[in-house]
Amino acid sequence: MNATRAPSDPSERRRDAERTRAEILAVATAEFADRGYDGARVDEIADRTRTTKRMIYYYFGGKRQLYVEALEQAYARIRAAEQEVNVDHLEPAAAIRRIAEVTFDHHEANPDFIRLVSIENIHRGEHIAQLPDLIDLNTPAVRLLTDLLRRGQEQGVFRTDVDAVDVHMAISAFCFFRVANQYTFGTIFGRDLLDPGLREHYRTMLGDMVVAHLTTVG
Amino acid sequence: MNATRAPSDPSERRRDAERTRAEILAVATAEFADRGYDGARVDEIADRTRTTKRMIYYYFGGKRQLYVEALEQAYARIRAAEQEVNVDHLEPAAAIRRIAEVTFDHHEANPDFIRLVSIENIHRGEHIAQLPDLIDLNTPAVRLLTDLLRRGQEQGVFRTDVDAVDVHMAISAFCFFRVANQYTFGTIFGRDLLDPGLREHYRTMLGDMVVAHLTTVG
DNA sequence: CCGCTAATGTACGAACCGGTACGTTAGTTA
DNA sequence: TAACTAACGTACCGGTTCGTACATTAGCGG
Repeated sequence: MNATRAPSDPSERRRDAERTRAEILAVATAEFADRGYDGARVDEIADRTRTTKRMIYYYFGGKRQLYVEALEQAYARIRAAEQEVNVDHLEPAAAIRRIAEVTFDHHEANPDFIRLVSIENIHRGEHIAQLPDLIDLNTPAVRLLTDLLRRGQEQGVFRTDVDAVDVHMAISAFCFFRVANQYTFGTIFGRDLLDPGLREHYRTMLGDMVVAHLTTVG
Repeated sequence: MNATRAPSDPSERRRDAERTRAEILAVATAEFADRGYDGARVDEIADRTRTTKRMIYYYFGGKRQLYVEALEQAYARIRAAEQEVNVDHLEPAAAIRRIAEVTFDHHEANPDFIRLVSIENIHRGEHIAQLPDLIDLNTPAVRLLTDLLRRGQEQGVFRTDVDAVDVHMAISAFCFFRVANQYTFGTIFGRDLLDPGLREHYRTMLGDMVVAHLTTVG
């Protein structure tokens, strides 16, 4: 029947619950990021999978729960990536710049995550609020910045009226906007914020901005 | 029949094409901003109006055209507000700070606009691209910044490797993020970016950041 | 190799929702 | 005041879409 398909495919259509579940979640993430919660179609997700719509309800229960799990997984991945960063060996200013660059790169490399966050905010964060595991006031990124700010402040090179969450916000804002609003911004101002030729410019600009702010007396 | 309604209402249900059209557009703007394009319901818009669904199709043609007009009107209003700003009498640094504050205030006061922009970007700007009137590479905000940057650069107080569009982007990013992502950010980091008690802090921080960046040699 | 259950597939239902056919009324103008 | 048109209302249609009832099969334990 399916002899037309790759016959010696090692992952041939054996039954595999985890695999099926993971595939549905991956496709759903792409679909929700692409069209938003209301724009996404359960049938479309099923069609892009090697299984059927029935399995979505079997494994996830419904469209909403599927979306929530996709959102949760996306956040968990960012969290994991953040944990990789280490700037202990760098001077405060250089370390801040490094963190800004990592955030910059990460946003650019994960547009689907950006889109899911946008979508979730359109829905006023009603789903993320139901995920207590994600509520972590001391995110890896924030912890890193907290230490770093203290180091810089003790050395007398950083201003003292800004905290880690503020700095994280400012960095995220720049990186987020560049990706999330690329379409309207590009249309209105005729500048493609994701033009590879401008990448280094904006990456440097962000570091310059944050460091300039932290090293200037308010 | 409608004697239960305010009997001497001066805007009693006389026929008024412009009024009906404007009312539909206002309700639609709120509904689209509230739920996104796919989440918005034509019936819901009609119900919140003093007229019927039929009139939406009579005046606008369809859901999509209604959304496009709402988006267009929202941009036109921002544009109009930008044109009011005048900073000719201020020193470059103070003028930049003033522009940042105006943008800050405007974003905070117009969350529906922010949400419409987010929604439009989820749809990859496909609708705004069809509105040639909105494509203005020399927006009031950009024109203002262009003059200002030149002034500052001629006086030798501003760096020369940043242009008006970049500065506008940086300012917008900060203001936009604070409003657009208030829900996810607030949930994860436990900080309400729109807390009135933090308003002055963030307003000052934005000005500090932009001025510090412009007045620091790269 | 038998039987039990997890995993999967098919077909369909019911509500929703954008859009429209058709009829009606208000206000204007000759 | 008759006739005409812009403005408005009602009722409904047809496709879409989330969800489910029901049937089936693979693979494992005994």
